[in-house]
Amino acid sequence: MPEDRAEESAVTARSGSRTEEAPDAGSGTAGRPRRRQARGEARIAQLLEAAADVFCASGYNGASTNAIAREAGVSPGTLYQFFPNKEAIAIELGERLMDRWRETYGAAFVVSHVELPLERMLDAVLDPLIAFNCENPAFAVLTHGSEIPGVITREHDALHATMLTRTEQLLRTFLPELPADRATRTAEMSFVLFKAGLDLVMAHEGAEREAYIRELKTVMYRYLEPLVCDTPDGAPAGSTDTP
Amino acid sequence: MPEDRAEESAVTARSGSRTEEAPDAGSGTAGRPRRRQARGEARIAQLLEAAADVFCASGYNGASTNAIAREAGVSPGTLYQFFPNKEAIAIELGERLMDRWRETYGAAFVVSHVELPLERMLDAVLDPLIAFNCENPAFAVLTHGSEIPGVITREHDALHATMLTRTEQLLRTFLPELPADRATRTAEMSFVLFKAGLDLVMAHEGAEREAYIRELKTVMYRYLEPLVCDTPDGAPAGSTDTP
Amino acid sequence: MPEDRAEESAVTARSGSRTEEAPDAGSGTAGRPRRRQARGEARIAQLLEAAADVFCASGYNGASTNAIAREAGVSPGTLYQFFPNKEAIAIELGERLMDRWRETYGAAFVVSHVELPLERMLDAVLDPLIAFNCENPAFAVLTHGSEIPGVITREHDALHATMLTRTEQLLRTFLPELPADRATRTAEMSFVLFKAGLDLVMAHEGAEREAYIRELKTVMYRYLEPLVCDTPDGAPAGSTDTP
Amino acid sequence: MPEDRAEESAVTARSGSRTEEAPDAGSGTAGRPRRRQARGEARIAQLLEAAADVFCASGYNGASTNAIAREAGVSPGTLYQFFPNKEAIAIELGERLMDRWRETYGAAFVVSHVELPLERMLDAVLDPLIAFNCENPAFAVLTHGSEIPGVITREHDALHATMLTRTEQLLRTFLPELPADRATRTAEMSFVLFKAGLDLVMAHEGAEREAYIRELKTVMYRYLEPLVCDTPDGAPAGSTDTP
DNA sequence: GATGAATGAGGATTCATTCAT
DNA sequence: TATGAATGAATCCTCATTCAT
Repeated sequence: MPEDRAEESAVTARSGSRTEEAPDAGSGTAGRPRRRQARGEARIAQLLEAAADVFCASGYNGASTNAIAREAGVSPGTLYQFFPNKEAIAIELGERLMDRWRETYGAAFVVSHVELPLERMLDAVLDPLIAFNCENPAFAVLTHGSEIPGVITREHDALHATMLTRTEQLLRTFLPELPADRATRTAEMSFVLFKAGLDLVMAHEGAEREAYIRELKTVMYRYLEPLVCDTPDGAPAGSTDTP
Repeated sequence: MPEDRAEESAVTARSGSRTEEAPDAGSGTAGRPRRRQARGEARIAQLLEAAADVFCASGYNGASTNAIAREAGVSPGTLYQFFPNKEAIAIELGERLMDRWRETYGAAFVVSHVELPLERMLDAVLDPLIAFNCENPAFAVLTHGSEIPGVITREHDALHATMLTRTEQLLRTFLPELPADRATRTAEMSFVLFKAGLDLVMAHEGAEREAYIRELKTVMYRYLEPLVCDTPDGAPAGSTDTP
Repeated sequence: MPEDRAEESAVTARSGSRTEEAPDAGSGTAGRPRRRQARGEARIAQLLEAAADVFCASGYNGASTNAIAREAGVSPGTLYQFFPNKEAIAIELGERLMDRWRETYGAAFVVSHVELPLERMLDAVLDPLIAFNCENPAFAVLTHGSEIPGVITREHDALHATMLTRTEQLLRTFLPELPADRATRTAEMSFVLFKAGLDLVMAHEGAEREAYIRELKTVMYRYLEPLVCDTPDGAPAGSTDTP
Repeated sequence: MPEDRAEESAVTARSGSRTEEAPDAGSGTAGRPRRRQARGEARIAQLLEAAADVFCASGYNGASTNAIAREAGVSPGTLYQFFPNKEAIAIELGERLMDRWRETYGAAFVVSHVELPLERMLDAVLDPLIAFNCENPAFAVLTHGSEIPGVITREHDALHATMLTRTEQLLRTFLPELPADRATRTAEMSFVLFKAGLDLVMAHEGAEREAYIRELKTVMYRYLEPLVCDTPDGAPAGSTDTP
């Protein structure tokens, strides 16, 4: 039910706004508020889209709220009717991207995939994740940025943790003998490898991009294959893991 | 002779400052100028150290020159006696880090290493690079930052290109049969893998850090081993590279 | 006795300096203080010369004390050993110029001149005044400047008043029938005419300058001639002065 | 239609502001934009008036933008909504004053005046020019100032040249036998005489001012009369011009 | 709800002035 | 005395945020 989500977000977006409490839009009436919210939701989407563009183009600090408002075709005042401050825009944008990322991620990590051979599994898992990132370049900006205020980072860290946990669980499901800390590290490393490769992928276009995608998959394949195969012969791993 | 370098840098740091030219104080005399230069150089080092800290904590835009001066324990005016503007601080800091990085990198990529088995070679190459990055966290900030003024980025790009070229040459020396574009991609991918793993490494301390370092080496090993060994059996690579 | 003047000036220059009283340089000893003062006087002259140049080039506000010190070949600290602040430099420079102007002016307005025919008298009077201004362009800067702090202006106003009074006295000596206010106005107008013409003169060089000097004298001549001649036939003057 | 001019100026004032282009708000609609423009124009006028006051009181360099904003009763940010920088304020103020000066000047130098006797012509020409300057003391500041940024000076120089040319043409029309360089010098000298006298006029009030105005006219009359009359008997001119 | 002018604290930078050497 | 590095208040300007319309 996307509308619920939307309303939730609207509330989130306004949380902490102004100094007064929200009038709470008479919960008795049914028609009007809904329409208002709908309109508001459109505005919010419009603003967040603009914010994504401007964040990509100028980074978080470089993006001025006025520039975002202008990009969205509204006045700065309007922007502040939906977001209490600049940070909230980044947070909400981050959350929405993370929500969509969660969905993408959830769809990619379905159980049916684990039955595929690793190479195919990587295709099945990574392709949608790569596609998502290519379509949402702001995700990387909000996710990497060293300059982004703590809250966003923390929000992202939470999602990151969730994703890590899930990846870790998957790993441990299929490799029960893997020690806990090793699973954590492997999951985490897989993530950063993926992100790093992604940057390279996103920096190129067309056929080159395809080549980098294959290269990224090669990296992941070679990293994970020894774990998945019966013969864990990864040499350094062997030397360091079996003291 | 690192001292010469340092003084040269001091000059660099001041170049462009104010609108007048420096009288250049008769370089024939030894005592006085040296002491002055020494003091100046100490200030510059102190300011750059402070800048590194503040850049790490707040990013380039988030770092105010006043904050840098405060961190260095001097007044804002003093900062501007050594750097004409904020950008120059980042540039000088970047150049110094890149110089040291170049040295580290040069020392790490010595020919004698290629005779080692891959695992040992990775130790020999990666350990100093990792150590450098752990000791100079600002390097990553200045090197990654999307918000950093063009000059630094261009400087860094040049270094990056140099490093890539060298890595590529190494790859092609020992794997002459590797196609040119494949070598480029491999070198590039190795770099981003390394950087990505580095972030993970640097995010941890002590024993954990060691574990992540091992994990990073595992990644690199598994990525590069199939290329180096006689039996290039990396499955996805095989399937995509040999049509 | 220029040395007395100099010492007086040196004192003036320091007057108001720092927060303490001057040590008053043991008046018992004779040799040393004199030498010190002499050295100091040289420094002061050097600094004032530099200040004149910089004021001419950049105006009062545009002239930085550091620039003046640099132009004088000394350090900013040295400058402040002789002048308590920037304004004092302008004041002292102004006073010295005014002193010399007073001399020039005094020499130009000698009684013997009044026996000359007006045209010759104008040559005798204006030529040295013009020469002085051409040789001391800073005089105009300090004398005109709308941006110059009140004190200097007030100092200058005092001199201006003195000069006016003298001019007025001259006028009234030889034109006793001239009403007091008319004499004042005439003196004042003569001054501003002179200054205005001077600007024009100083804006040109060589032969052109000579032509403008003649033009200026023409202005003055035509302005003053009707007063001096027996037949005050200047039409507007006639209509306004003889109701 | 002065209102058009004003709106044009408002655009000029905003041109170059910020880094983005103005959307230019469909000029077809009449109501809304007009009101907005009107408000903006009022602000600009208010700011320029404040700027005129502060420039008069402190000169260009001495006038801080915060002081101008305070004088105008607005915040510094508001000032920068209408002018991209301090210089632009001076430029716009200068342009507006020059525009009005041009009008005043154009109205004063009408052909019909040349038929008047010189004395009456001087009244007809000088009175409006004097009135303008008394009402717009900032004109003199912006016009004289040695410290004012190049653009304004250049603008003013252009106007000055135009005015000189016109004056010169007038002179040569009615005194065709006057040599070209003489006409130039006479025009130029007339100007500086006028300005100089103006300063004196503006330094006084009421009846005194009237007296100084008469004195200024006397100066001009006596300077120009010999040229205009059949009998060019100005003695020094005669002696220097007719060798 | 929407607008956009207004706000004002904050940031980069300058420069008159001081003080340890 | 001379030096020149250091100071820090003041300046120009920006931009996140508010509010009257």
